[in-house]
Amino acid sequence: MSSFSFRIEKKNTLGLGRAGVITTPHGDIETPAFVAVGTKATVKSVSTEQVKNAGLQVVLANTYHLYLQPGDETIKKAGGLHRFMNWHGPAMTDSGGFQVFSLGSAYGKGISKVIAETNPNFLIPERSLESEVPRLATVGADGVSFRSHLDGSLHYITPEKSIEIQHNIGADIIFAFDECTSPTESLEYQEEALNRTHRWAKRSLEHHNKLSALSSKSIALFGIVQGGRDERLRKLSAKVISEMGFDGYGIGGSFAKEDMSTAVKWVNEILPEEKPRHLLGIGEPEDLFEGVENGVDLFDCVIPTRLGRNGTIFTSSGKIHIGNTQFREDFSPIEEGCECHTCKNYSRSYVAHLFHGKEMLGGTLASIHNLTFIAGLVARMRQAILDGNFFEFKKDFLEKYKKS
RNA sequence: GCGUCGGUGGUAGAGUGGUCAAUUACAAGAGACUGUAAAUCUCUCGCCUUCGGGCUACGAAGGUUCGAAUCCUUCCCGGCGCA
Repeated sequence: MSSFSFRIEKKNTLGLGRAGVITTPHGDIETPAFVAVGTKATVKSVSTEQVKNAGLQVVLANTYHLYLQPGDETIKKAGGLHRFMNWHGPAMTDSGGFQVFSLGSAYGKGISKVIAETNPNFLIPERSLESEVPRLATVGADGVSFRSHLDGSLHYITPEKSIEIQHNIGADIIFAFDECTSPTESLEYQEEALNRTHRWAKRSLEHHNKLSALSSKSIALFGIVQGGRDERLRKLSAKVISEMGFDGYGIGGSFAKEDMSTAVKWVNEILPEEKPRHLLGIGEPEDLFEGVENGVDLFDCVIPTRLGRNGTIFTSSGKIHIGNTQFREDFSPIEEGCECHTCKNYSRSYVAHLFHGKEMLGGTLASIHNLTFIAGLVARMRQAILDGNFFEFKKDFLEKYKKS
C-alpha cells in the first residue's frame, strides 16, 4: 500500500554508518544523500534542471515560507509542489519547526544552527543578549504565534496546521512540527520544550494519519528528535519518538560544533535501524562525515547555495573566497577535474569577475559547483561504505581538505 | 587678456576658523554564513605604532591667527562667460 520504503544495502563494520535506498512515489534516493534546500520552492538561483544535473536526488521546501507565500492552497491548486516547481524527483518539506527557533529565540541575536565552541557566552543561559529586537515567533502550549516577516500579519501554527499545510504542498516526505530550541536555553527549558515537541509529534502523527486516510496520495512522515545538548534528554527523545511509529526520523536542534556527532550517536543508537534518519540542517564536509559515520542517511543544508551566493566555494583543498585578489587572473577552473557545469565551462577568473560585477550568474555558477561538490562528497561516502573503505576515504579527504 | 566659479583621500562628493586623518557613497582588501528574515552581513581602507599615540596631509608657496581643508596674497591647473 505505502509506496515509501527504506532498505539497507551495506553497513560499516565500525560505527553506525550504512548505505541504503529510500523509495518514494517520485523515485529512489540512494543514501547517504544530501538534500538540496529549496525553501520557497526554489533552490536559490539554480533551476531544477541544474539541481538535477548537479547530482541532487531530493529537494526540501519549507512549510512556513510557502504557507505565507504563495500559500499552500495555491500550490495545491497547481497540482502540488512537484508540478509547481518543476521538480519531479523526491521532495520533502520541513514543518516550520526551525522557524520557531530562527524567528523566535534566535531572532536578531546572531545565533544559528551550529555555534562555535569558542563562544561560551552562547552556552550560558540568560547571558545571551536580551535583544531589543522583538521576536517574530512565540511558543505557546498549543502551537506557535508567528509574525510574518513579509507583511507583519499574525499567524498561529499548530501541529495540525503544519501537517495540513504540508499535505496541501504534497511532498513525498514531511516532518512533524517541532520546536528547535536555542542552545542558550536552560536545561529546565530544554526539557519543557522537549515534552512539548513530543506532544506535538503525537498530534502531528495523528493528524497525518487522518489526512492520509482521506487521500489517495502517499506521504511519509518523519518524527523529530530534540533534546539540546543533554544526553538524558536526547536519549529520552529518541526513545519516545521511536515508539510513536514514524516512517523515519529527523534529528534536530542547534549544536555546539564539537557536540554534534556525540548527540547524533546517542540518538542513532536508539532509533530503529530499519528506518531512515535525517540530520536536519547540517552540511559542512567535516560534519557530513561525522553524521554518516554515526548512522545518518539524509542531510539537508543551505550551505552550498548560501555560501555560493556569497562567494565562498568548496574545493577538495578547502573553501576559497572567489572574490579574493589571487583569483582575478586565475584562468583555471574552480576545481581541476570537477565535472560540474561551472568547472567544465568557466574559469575562476570569470566567476570572480561576475562577483566583482555583482552579476547574478556568479551566484548561480558558484551554487552549482557547491551543490555538485557536497552532493558528490556524500555520494562518495556512500560508495566508500559499499566498498568497505569509508574510514580511509574520510581520512584521505579530510587530510587534503583541512590542509589549507 | 579680463571676469567668474572651482581645485579635498583610488573615484564621486560633504565639510568652509578649533569637536578633521576629514561625513557619506562607490571602488578596493579581508572575513563570516550549517532544517534560508540572507544574491546578505561584519571589519579594514594616508604612513608608522610597544595601540597610549606619533608623523605627513585637503593644487603649490607664503602669510594672518593661540589654532587653517576652512581667512588673505601670489602662482599653477580646470570649467564657464566676454573679448
